[in-house]
Amino acid sequence: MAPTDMKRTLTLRDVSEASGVSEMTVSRVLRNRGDVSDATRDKVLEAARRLGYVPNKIAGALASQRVNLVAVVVPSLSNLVFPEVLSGISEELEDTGLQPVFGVTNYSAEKEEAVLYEMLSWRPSGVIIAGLEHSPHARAMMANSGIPIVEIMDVDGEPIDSVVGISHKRAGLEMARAILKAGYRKIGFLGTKMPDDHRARKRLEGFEAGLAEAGVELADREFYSGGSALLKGREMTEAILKRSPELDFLYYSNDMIGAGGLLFCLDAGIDVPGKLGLAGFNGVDLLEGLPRRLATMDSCRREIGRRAAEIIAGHSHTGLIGGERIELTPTLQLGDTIRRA
Amino acid sequence: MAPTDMKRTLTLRDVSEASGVSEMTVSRVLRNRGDVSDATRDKVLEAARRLGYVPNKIAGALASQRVNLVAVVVPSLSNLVFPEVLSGISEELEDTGLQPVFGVTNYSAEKEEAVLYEMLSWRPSGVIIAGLEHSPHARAMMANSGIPIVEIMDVDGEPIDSVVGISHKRAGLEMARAILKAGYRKIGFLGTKMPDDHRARKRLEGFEAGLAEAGVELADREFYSGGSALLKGREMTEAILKRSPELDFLYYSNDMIGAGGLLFCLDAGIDVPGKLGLAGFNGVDLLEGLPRRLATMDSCRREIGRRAAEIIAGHSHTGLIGGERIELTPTLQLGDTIRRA
DNA sequence: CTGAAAGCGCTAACAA
DNA sequence: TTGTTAGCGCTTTCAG
Repeated sequence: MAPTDMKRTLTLRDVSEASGVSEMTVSRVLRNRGDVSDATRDKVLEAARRLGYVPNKIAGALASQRVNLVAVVVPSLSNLVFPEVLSGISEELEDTGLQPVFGVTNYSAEKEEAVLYEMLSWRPSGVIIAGLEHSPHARAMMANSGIPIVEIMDVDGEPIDSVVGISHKRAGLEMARAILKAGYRKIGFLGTKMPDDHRARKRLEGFEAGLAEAGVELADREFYSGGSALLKGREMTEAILKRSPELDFLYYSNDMIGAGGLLFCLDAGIDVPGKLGLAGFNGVDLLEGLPRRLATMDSCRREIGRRAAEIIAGHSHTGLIGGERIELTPTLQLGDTIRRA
Repeated sequence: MAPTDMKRTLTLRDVSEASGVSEMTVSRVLRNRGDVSDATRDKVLEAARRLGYVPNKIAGALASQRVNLVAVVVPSLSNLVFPEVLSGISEELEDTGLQPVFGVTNYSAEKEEAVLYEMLSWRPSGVIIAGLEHSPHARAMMANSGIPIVEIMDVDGEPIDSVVGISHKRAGLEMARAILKAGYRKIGFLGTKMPDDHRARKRLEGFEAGLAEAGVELADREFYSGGSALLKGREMTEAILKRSPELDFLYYSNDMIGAGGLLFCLDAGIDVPGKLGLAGFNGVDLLEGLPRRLATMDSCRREIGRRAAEIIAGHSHTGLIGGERIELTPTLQLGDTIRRA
């Protein structure tokens, strides 16, 4: 192919020439804006289709100062929880003309800053970001961006603008109360190493506060990081029970390690929930296939995604900016691993 | 706040004025391009930081005709498999200056077209897209885009440009051989309803071809759609065994339903792998925590993501375009659910 | 209903 | 090493 044959990407002008209609009118047709006669419209659409024209949003965005993108920043995709949030967002954005763009931080504040900077430089219509904890620089970028910011998952803290989530402190607290009410007293905690995971930390704080109401203290704790959660759950459970055989309840910071623990207990022939109670957190569908239903608390992920997207979509219509605060209430599911009264 | 106080987003010009350096030089500093004296560089960086300037990539992209985005199109995020592919891509792209942008199609060809159109209109540096099956329009858009296209996961078909994946036909075939070699003969298949999932379909085709080599036919089959995979695996296994109690092997189209089947069999006291063998597909980490290791075949997801990203990154350096074909070889893991010789 | 002119904020190419 | 001049491809605005 000679250099002169090089395929140049098509522009409005090409469609204009091919259809004999001015660029301006072609633009109007392609965007369904303003009144255009059916005759010209057909000419234009035919030409555009025939040429295989794909508009250049970069130029469009620059000229119109409008970008139909919503930046979505989450710590991880392997956590199972976040893909569900993203689904909720996609669903809600479906017919708004807005498009989500996902960024992943790997629970690193530094990476979060980088991802935010990158995304904000595309001037999106809004930002949805997990958590309320951000570096000062990240906060400043968002606060100064002039676009709606929705922090999600967690409401325990100071939002920059809007926030949609649940109170993890309260979730921990209520789980503690339910466990105490069922008569358990020697309680152990198993979870991720916390520095990274603020929500798990807050649940633990709330949990300990709940125990304290009854003068109970956490009897033991075990932490992990990395690896297959199910397997880790097994191993940690074995370890903590070996170290503290007197425990009568294990509270896990998420359902996957809880499920691993449950499988271990069943294998080991431990009487669940009679001699040992178990509970996790998140309410993931996955649990449904296990031999028993693990006690858990629904984290309202999908709903959180939907509501956050709704806020952004709303702003993009009205142009108004002003923080909303939406706190959802997780529901406790006792399942088969907490004694019933 | 009076309208005149409205925060206008900052431009290069603002930094230029604040630092007393020309726009052009400011631009150079901010992009680390060309030679700039340390003195001016410091002045510029200081001013940019002080003002909180965030560059406008839209304008930059339009002017330079370069966009550091890679469009990544996958059918789903809840499949567990795709998040891993995405991780591989992100990882590989990390230090290339390229940024992945994810789009989800929900296994719908129509949605795929829409997502592609949307993404191509941002003129990305490349496209990574799952599967080889696309609508004619989608194929045309990609073929005419003038950017590198990498189709991933599957190599059984005609790629548009480059392709990185495994042969699902061969994967099914080899699993069939391994099962036959272990002495199983009454074999059932359990999987998703196929119209949407071409790779599962190809595995089944290969599987049946493998059985046919030994004159064996599939004895029964069971399909599902939607719902918790683990639970579905349980239910389908119960159903197929009730209908065809003579079966001595169950081949699942993915590990999650296979795991559900395994849990069912253990609960039901079925002798696995003695009386009944089981196998899945994907090689997900998750399996590690189960009471037994399910036989499976690694689908090389992370590696696929990495290699695909590598191709795009390579093109973006060299500017060359030319299809590569990379076929990876999945490894069979017999686990604990296929009899050993 | 249609068209012409003037940028959007940045960078390529060249000049100093 | 730094600055100047033209656009990138589209949309806004205003005139027909």
